[in-house]
Amino acid sequence: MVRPGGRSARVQASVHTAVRELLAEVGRDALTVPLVAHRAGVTPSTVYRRWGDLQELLSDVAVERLRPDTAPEDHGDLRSDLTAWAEQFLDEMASPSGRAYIRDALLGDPDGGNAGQCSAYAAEQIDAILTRAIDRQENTPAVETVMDGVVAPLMYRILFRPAGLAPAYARRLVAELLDPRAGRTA
Amino acid sequence: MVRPGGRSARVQASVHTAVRELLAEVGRDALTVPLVAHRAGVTPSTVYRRWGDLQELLSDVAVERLRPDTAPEDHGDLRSDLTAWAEQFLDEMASPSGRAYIRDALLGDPDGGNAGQCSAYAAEQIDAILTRAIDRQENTPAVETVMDGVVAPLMYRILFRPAGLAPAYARRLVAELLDPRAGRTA
DNA sequence: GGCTTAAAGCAAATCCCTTGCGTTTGTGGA
DNA sequence: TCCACAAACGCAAGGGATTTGCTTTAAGCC
Repeated sequence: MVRPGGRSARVQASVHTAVRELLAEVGRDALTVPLVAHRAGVTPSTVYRRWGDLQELLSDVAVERLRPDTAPEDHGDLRSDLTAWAEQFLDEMASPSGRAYIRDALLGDPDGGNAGQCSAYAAEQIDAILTRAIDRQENTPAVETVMDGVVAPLMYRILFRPAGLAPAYARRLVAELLDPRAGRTA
Repeated sequence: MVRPGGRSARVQASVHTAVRELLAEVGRDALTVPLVAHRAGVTPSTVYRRWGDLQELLSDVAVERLRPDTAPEDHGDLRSDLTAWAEQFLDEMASPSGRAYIRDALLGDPDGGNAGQCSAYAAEQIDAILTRAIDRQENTPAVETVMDGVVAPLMYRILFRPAGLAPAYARRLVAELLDPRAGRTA
């Protein structure tokens, strides 16, 4: 049990910042628990007891890092909002560090709790955009439809085929979602 | 450089089988490089020099394990073929061991070469199905369309929201791919 | 068959991870 | 306010994993 205030909170904060600083300074490969602990002014055993593992610690930090810190911008209509959001999402997530954070988040717990949190972040952002569209009386898809049609393909490419991902791909996914037509034939 | 035949190949094979056997016997958590090396009749330093890391070794094994060993079944028409393939894909990949293999494959190399291989396997299977459909004069989508509309959403759910994944989801994705219509509204 | 070199074996040194035990520090009750 | 309890941390030792220089083996090539 992590006590809300006092020493526990201080330790958690200093360890998290130590991880972020060292990730930038020495890179992921050179990162070790003793290194993080020393930078945080803590003993390694403390880190091992609280997080159990370097991977879980990294997963923890990654989830915090992937939390969007701002509401999606309002561009006046659904298509513009979704397109802008998808392009920014792709831009942030497809970078080497973005991919590293995603992979770390995926690894934390085997049942995918941390990864589920990241998915929930994206769903929240989408939901905010769709709610605005409904308020504007626009024809609006469901959140799940956007997740399937835009977020999932973007994430799939980011994780499995990161080479040659252009913002145009995000735009195209949004366009095909909003303008349904017969599937492109081979 | 891995020499094609002879001792190198023997070492690679025995290490791979040792990993698969021990994964089944002791589980992933108890798996260590010295353990694998001993089972394979090899010294740990050999494993470290060839693979560098337990994670890369697991990624290597995972890619081999995820390679489909058979062509997709022929059910007579595109919809049946795609539905059957998607259901089987979901069934295999969503299991705990399937998810573990996918995650291992994702972790191997930071630039995603191993993960790209897995994606290529899926694309090959899809392509075989679509080629048959074209031969039958059916109206056939492009491989990329199927990857975006079926494979990516399935993989996204498997990785980020593994709870409550039913075969019906795979069926629905195929149906929506083949019967385009206005997006479900919220 | 002998030569060259990539790859594996060996062993020692280092470092990481684990764990038992004592100490510190929040938290809740008298 | 003070006291008692429990959670979390520090310390230190032990076991095991990882690294590395050197030697030895065996494919591949004349």
